[in-house]
Amino acid sequence: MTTIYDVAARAGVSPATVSRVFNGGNVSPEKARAVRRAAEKLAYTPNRAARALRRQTSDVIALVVTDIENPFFTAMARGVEEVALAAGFSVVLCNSDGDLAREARYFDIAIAEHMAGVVLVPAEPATDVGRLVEHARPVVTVDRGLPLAPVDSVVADDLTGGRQGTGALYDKGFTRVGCITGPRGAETAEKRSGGWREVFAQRSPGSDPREYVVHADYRVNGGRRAMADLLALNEPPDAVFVANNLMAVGALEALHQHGLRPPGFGMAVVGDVPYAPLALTGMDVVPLPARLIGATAAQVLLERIRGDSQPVRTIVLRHELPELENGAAAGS
Amino acid sequence: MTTIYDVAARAGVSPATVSRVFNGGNVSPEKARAVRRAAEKLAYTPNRAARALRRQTSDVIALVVTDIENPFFTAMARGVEEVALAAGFSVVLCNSDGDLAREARYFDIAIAEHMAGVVLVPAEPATDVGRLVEHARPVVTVDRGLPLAPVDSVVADDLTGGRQGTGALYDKGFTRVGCITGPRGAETAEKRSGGWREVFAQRSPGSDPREYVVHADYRVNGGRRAMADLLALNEPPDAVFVANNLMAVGALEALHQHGLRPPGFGMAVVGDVPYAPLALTGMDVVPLPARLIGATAAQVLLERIRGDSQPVRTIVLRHELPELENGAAAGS
DNA sequence: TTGTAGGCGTTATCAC
DNA sequence: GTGATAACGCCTACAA
Repeated sequence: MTTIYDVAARAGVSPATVSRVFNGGNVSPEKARAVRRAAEKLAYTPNRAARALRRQTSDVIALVVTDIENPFFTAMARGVEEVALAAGFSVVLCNSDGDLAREARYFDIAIAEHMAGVVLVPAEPATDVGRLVEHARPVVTVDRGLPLAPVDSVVADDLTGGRQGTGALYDKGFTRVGCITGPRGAETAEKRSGGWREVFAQRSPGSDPREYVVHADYRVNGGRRAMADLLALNEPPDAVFVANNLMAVGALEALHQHGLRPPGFGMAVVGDVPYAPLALTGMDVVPLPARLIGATAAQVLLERIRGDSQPVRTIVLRHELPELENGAAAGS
Repeated sequence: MTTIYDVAARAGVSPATVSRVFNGGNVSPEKARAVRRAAEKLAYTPNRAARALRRQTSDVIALVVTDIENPFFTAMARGVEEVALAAGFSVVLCNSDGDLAREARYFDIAIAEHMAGVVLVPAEPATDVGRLVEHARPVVTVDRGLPLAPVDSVVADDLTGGRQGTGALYDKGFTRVGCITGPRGAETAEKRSGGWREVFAQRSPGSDPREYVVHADYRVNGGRRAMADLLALNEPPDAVFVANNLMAVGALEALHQHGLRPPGFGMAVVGDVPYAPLALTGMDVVPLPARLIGATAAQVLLERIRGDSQPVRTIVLRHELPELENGAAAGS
């Protein structure tokens, strides 16, 4: 391990001078050059553990997601990266897998490694960011909020998304649009199905919404089972609104088994299903601005890291893709 | 920030004793209990920066991939996680995006944060792990090797995969199987197309292989263009072997535009195309054992971290899914 | 502009 | 078994 002392010795200066060269202090050009040359020769890398210990903060931010295999979250990660890297921060991705214990463990790491902040997809509404907050680590949640915690969040306009997706199907002439949504209590699931319910009540007034909505787990298999359930109804729907990308894949499979497929059987889904363009033929997609959500969250986080102390806010992004600049904000 | 001193004071012992409680030293049961209670009450988390500084190592391992949005790599990440978490390590995912500079930056972080080791998908054959090696950080490459570097690697049997995929198409009765492979010089691309070439030469003896293989960039758009090129030949192929999942998606799109699709037009692909089950109808998949590759790499890395100093080795995994235990090893 | 020195929170080496 | 104490490598007053 070559240290600041080695560099100092080789450059004929004091360790303090070396430190100043790397942190922008006042150093004469000649000495600065000598230091840089020495550092180069010795392949010196500042020891971040020491630096973090001393400075009580690092330039790494953590992105904690609930499912690293969900393309929505990886797309979001790209957005976070773009902004963070441009600002000189590095991003590390942590997979909580929706598990509170694993999530908490990553929080501990973030604290103990003095990470600068956390962009978080909460594993559950019960997610506890108290430790993070106590340690003054900025947190921004994405995709869903944490209403009880004093942290910013960036979410999509899920209610409108639900309305749009459902409305599009009715507008195409389908007469009874079912709904496959996420777990009870999950914010995005409630909002998206809420949008569906409004439209359903209006367009299928004779039917009971409770019969035509089924909750699943936001995963492929859940979507398959849910679709099968809908098809087994006495009066099955002729179209379905699906609240996330993975469940849509499962639903397609289930339809397929019954010899059905879009566009004959209507389907609208919230969020892109990447890498499945053909499967999407005939499907309506309410695009989730995944990258934008990530980028916006990173921007907010960076502001907080830099000391911004505005009141906590929730930023709601439209499903249409606006320019990064307009990120419309709604009070919370 | 609550420190070991705070805990010590509250428990009425010395800081050294507190440290011993957390690191398995000899401490009397009563004092140990007192320490634990105090730590609990104070919500004490060991400061990892300090610990890493002192111990010169941490229990975090980095997984550096070239494309965080490629499901193959995220599936691999799951394998790495499973093994690492079970051994008490945490995993952070870093996205090099195939860029040498970004990759190098993450190496620096790994070194400077004293991470225990790195599982790496090399951005290029030119990837330089010298710094990592100098600093005695174990490295295991996955998916592709780094022949010039003294590091272990875990790869799939790509040559066989190429043969299998291609052979399956001929066996189905197709008569001229084209090939869409990855960038020139990329190990997996060369091997997979090498397997194709063998079979092609044998089964389509009249045709020039050079006409029927096209190199692309392992991405969706590249696959689309490549497929279009193949279809534009004077004597276009009636089937295609595609060297990775993303390009297969692009190829499907291109076929679609020409009114073609599997199984009418033959297609075999190396690696699953998750979330696209319907699009796969009629495709042959040579499954890449993504998770297993990750898990095996993590195991090897852990051994190295624990001081194993066996000669460097390359582990080649079959495309069939063997039990984790048999991870067949081939000398390197 | 430059150098000296103290401390960030831990762990490990000593004595006791 | 337990407690001082000296590093680990860096940054930043403070002095010069």
